[in-house]
Parts: sequence; C-alpha cells; structure tokens
Amino acid sequence: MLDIRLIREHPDDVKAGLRRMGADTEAIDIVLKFDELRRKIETEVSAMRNQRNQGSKEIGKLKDPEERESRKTEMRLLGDRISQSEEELNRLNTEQRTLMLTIPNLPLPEVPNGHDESDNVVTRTIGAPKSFPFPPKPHWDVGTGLDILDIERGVKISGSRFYVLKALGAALQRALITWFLDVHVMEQGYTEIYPPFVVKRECLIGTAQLPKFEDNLYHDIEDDFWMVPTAEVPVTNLHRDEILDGSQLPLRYVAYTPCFRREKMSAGRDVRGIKRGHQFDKVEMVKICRPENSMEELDSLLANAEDLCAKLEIPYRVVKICAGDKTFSNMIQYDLEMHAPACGDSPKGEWLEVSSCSNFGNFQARRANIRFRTEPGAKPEYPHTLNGSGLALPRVMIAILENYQNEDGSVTIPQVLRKYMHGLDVIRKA
RNA sequence: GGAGAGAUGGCUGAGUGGUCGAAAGCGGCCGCCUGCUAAGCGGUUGUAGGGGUGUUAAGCUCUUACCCCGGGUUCGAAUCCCGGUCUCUCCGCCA
Repeated sequence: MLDIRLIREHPDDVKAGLRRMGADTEAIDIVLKFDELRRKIETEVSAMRNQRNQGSKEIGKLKDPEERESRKTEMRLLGDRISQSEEELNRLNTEQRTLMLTIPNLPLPEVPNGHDESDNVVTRTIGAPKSFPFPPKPHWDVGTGLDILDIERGVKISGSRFYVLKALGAALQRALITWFLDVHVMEQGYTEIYPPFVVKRECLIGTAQLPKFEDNLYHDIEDDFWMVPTAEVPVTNLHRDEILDGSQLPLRYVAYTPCFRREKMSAGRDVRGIKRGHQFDKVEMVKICRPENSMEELDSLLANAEDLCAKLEIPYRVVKICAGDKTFSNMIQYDLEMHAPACGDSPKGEWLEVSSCSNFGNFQARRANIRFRTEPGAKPEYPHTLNGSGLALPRVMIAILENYQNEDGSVTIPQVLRKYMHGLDVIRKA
C-alpha cells in the first residue's frame, strides 16, 4: 500500500509513476477526495465525542435529579448524531482502504521505461545457449521417453496443467529442492522455514495477492483457507502485526513449498509440458530489512539465486524488468532466465523464468503491518521486504532435461546434484 | 468433535459501570550514586488517527480510538449482555 501522505502531498509524482506502468491514475483522484472528506468527518466526530465524554463526566457528578435527566436527554441526542457520523466515517474508511489496496507500488527511477515484456532489459548473459550435435528434444519427450514424467496421468487424476513425476524424475526434483535449501542455509546464511501451505485471507492482503488477484488463487470456502501461490505469502506474513527489534534485521528466510495457481490470467499460454502448472514446487527466499539496506539486499538476493544457476552450469541471463511489466507490488524486479534449447516455438529455444527477485520497499510492510524500531524506545518504522525464487522447480527441471540430454535419450545429472542422487550420474531408461 | 477455564501494555499481573489509557512488579530508556562488578536512588516508558502551531523539520499542544474481534445495553463500558476467534486443561479421534 502506498503512503496516503505521499499521495496527499505529491499526487503528480504518484500519477507519473503509475503512468510509467501503464496503470490507471483516476484512483488517485478518488482516493484524494475520500481522504479529504474522511478527515473532515473524523475531525467532527472527534469533537462530538469529546463533547460527549465531557458531558458524561459531568452527569456523574450531578446531584440534582432533574438536571441530571435533562443532561442525559441532551447527551442521548448527541449520541445519535455521533452514531450517524460514525457510520459515515466507517464507510469512508473502508472505501478508502479498499481502493488503496488496489493501487500498485510505484517503480523506482532506475526501472527502465516500457510497457511489456519486450521492453525488458537483458543486463547480462552467463554461458551461451548450448549447441547439440543432434536435434535436442523438448523436455516432455525426454521425460516421457525416460518414463520419469507422466503428463497424461496427471491430467487424468487432476485435469489439465497437472503432471506426475516418477521414479528418478521425482528424485531429481527432490534432490534439487534439498540442494537449493542446503546452499541457501549453509552457504548463504538463510534460516529455513517450513510454513503452512494454506493461509488466512489477511496474509494474502498483506503480500498483495488480494484483493486484486483473487482469480489466480485456490480458495477453500468452508474454512476460508487459501492455498499458497508462493512461499512469499506465509513467510513474509510470519511477522504480520509485529514490531520487530531493529537488531534482528535483516531477517533472511528460505522456504520450500508447493505453489498453487489457477492461471486464469495465462489461459492458453504455455500449455505444453510442465512449464506452467496449477501446482508446482519452489524454494523461495524472503528478506525483511532496514530501508537503507534494501538495495544491497536485493543485489545479494539476486546473487544468491544466480549462484544456483551457475553451479548447475546451465546458461542463464539476468533481465531487468521494465515499469510496464513489473508486478503489482514491487518497486524493482530482476528475473533470472535459464535457457531451454528445445522449448517454445523458436528453433533457438526459449529463456525460462526460473527466478524473480524483487524489492517491495515498504509496500507489503504497510499492508501486513510489519514494523521495527531502530533502537529501543524509537518510533516504529516500516521495514522493506524482498523476495526471490531460489529457484522454481519445473523450469529448472525443464532446463536440466533439455540441456543435459544425450543423443540416446538419457540425461546426465548435473555434477552438484549427484551426491543428492546417491552418486548416480546419468538417468537412463529403466 | 464434547466439557470446562481463560484472553488486559514488551512481559507478569490487578482491575465488575464514571475517580482507568489502565495499579503494582519486571524489563527498557535517561540521570545520579558507586574504585570495578553486583546492588541502590530519582525520573521516564504503548499504538494509531485527526486538529492547531511550526518551513509540508524537530518540537510543542489539543483531541479521538484502541484492555482478543464484532455487535448491543447505557448519558457513560476494560468492567454488563449477545455472537465469533484464539489459547489452555480434560475426554474422544487420529498420521
């Protein structure tokens, strides 16, 4: 959520930021109108309440029963007026908040201009796309050929966009998860978290999936549980409604969770293979830090994710996302994309997003009411939150199956994963 | 799932209609004292919103709301009533 004071005092800057994202600016004018009216009524209500509080105190001290009764009547009338204004005030408060929750975070000045994917900036490419002495097969052929991926049965049991990993396919994914976590925890200093995979609605408001992106979430109506679309949600919300001690910061967490997405917004996209499913696994890093450190923390977050790509020895690139393509709630975003030689429509293969690393500023902290004190006794402030995948499993699986495939249909296991696969070095047809 | 108990400030814990934004203790902060340490003494110490003043600063000041959440009764609610949530104990069930 943006700071209402920022909107109040610098509406033109806010609108300019929204325009860079191709977002609507009329919400700003509406919010400002609400805000003005809201403050006016709030002042009135406060004054009336004050009058009532004073009056009630006096009634308590009055001896004369007649005078007492007449004051009571007076106060009763005042009470009715207060109730009316309170109702109005409540309405304005909720309406203003509801609207505020739909306004996206503003891009930082260094975020490149642009309105879609094609305007993103590739900042560096590490390793060249691999060339093969034979025509590389797409992962769905590699995987089904080895009988480690079963898309048809996934569809049979759960519908489209579900798949089954089998035998060494399942083991490979499990090895990746464990290795990712080990690197983040043992080499990079993150604290591992095992969170619930369903959360309350407030959590999703906190990290800004709700109210705007309800369409993309699975929801259990009976208990009002929401299945997590990313570990960002439960992990960031660990500290919802808390005032942290500044000496605890930065907090650096990592969590593995399945992620559940309805993918309504991507209907028809990426239907082939395992690139975009309703359920996928991901290891996610989450940081909560002091505002002044958040850009360095973003750099190290990105470096931590990149480290995994590099160690897997798969070509990847770093993409700076433009203002029009960044997500709703961040203020700057970098994506990591691994190369998959046989995926997609182009003979050159496709760059697959395996990680998205973002700095959210205090946007989520405001929504989730996460605060900290720089020192004991100081005023609470909003910290910055960040998160980044480290990494998303299906795309890494794709990249491994396609990059490490051999002409005979087998797949070489990346060096770093072998000790997580009992020393196995190649996946062959059983 | 059944029965009972409970939810008060950073923590412990008092408070059953006005004198309560809330005793007391602990902790924190500031100062004093002390050769060091330990102890001692004094003061201070919740969050959020709005108004005024001030350079849209610091600050000062007035005020409102908040004693789990939401309603209700009342001139007035931490306190009474209703609904809900959560926690604990016991029983049941269970990977």
